[in-house]
Amino acid sequence: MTRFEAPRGTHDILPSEQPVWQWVTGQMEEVCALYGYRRIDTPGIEDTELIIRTSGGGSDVVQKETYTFSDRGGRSLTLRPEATAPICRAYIEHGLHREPQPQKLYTIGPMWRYDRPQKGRYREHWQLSVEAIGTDDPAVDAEVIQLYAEVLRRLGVTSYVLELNSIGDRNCRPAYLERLAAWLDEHDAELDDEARAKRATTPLRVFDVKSERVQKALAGAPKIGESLCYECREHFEQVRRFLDAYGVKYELVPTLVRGLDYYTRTTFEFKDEAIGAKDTVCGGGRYDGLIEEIGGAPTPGIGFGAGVERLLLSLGERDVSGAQLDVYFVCAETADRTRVLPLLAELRRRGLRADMDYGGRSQKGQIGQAGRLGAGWTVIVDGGRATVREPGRDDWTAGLDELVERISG
RNA sequence: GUGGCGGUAGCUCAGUCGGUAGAGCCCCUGGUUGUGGUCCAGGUGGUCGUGGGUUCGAGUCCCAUCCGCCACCCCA
Repeated sequence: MTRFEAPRGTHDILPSEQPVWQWVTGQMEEVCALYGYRRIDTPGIEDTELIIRTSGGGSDVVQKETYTFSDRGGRSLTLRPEATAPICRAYIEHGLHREPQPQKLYTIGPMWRYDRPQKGRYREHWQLSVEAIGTDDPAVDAEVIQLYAEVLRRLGVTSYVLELNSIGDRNCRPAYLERLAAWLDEHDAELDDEARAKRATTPLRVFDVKSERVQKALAGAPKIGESLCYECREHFEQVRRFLDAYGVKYELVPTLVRGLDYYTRTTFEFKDEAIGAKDTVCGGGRYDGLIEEIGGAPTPGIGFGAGVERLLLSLGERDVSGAQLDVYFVCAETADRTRVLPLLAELRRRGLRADMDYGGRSQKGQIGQAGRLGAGWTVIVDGGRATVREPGRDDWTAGLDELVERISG
């Protein structure tokens, strides 16, 4: 019989990992709440068409990374690769545009992408997704970015850089893409195969090629930043002014382009090089055409996805585990457990974490177990009385009937 | 999807030239000890990732496959 393993690229979150996990997601939730973002949870599966329409049929995500299948009713469904499109779908479906705008929403949950796994890249991973829908106020761009910087600050992560760019909108980007295409035609001889391949699929990404020779040539190419329309340029300047006001440090990266088609104007990534090649801990941007694209009224929005596993890598080893137990009962072989069980229940009722041995251990073994669990009180029961040990204090004894009061009172 | 490296106990690893499997930690038991710490002794636990091949004999050599890691592509 072959042993079963978690499917490739997926992982269990073990009890020993839960304290850090809960600390991290708890901080995320707390910050979101403080900033006025409300939690929304959407299904893991979505209509395949929604994902294609929003991420873009030509994007890598849709081309090779989706888990897509037909259900028994013949519907084509896709495991969500990200949460922005599902949240926008819910925004439209449930008429959230009739509630006060902007709608500030967040979710935390698993996402799926059929990628080749490596450190920091999983087929199932958890993301915090934060979305502000219904305004294009640049102050919200700054808020969303500063929100994540605040999460990092709380968790003590300082080894990151924030990259920032604006990639224009439907008014100025098409014109820019034409100018870029014309320039690339003119300078085709100076490009290499990699650059030509990118040019064909994602023209904005030609600036990512590694060849120094090509990079040198590209220095003369038109950049999106110089081609922004007045409104986009103005918007971007405001975003930067507000970030400065928040005291958020960033680097302008004119070639920062994101992988999904729906992005407009502001794009940004938080990166931590120390965690490996997969160094983007958080990535996002504005998506002013997305809601309209999937059947809603023209509605602007901005948001980001932040990977929980990558953030954990960035955190490194950190011990946030405390004692998991308050009271542990050690029963001598002669002890009557029918007298102990009600005490356990009463202590638990009073909010104390109480437990006893179920492993058939010897008395010595049970005392050892109490130590391993970090019990604050170790109650050694023998007959109608008990000896109680507390670290750093002298032992004391009590009758079983007064025990609960002595401990919880 | 492409290329490279690796998989031996729950964990970290050793295993020589191919000769029938080891250590430490963890866990369990007993002893020592004026607290649950220390120390001592013993014990549980492995189809050597899986399947095939070569061989008298494979953890070791060969092939395939699965999983992990690294880089690419791309991304959180």
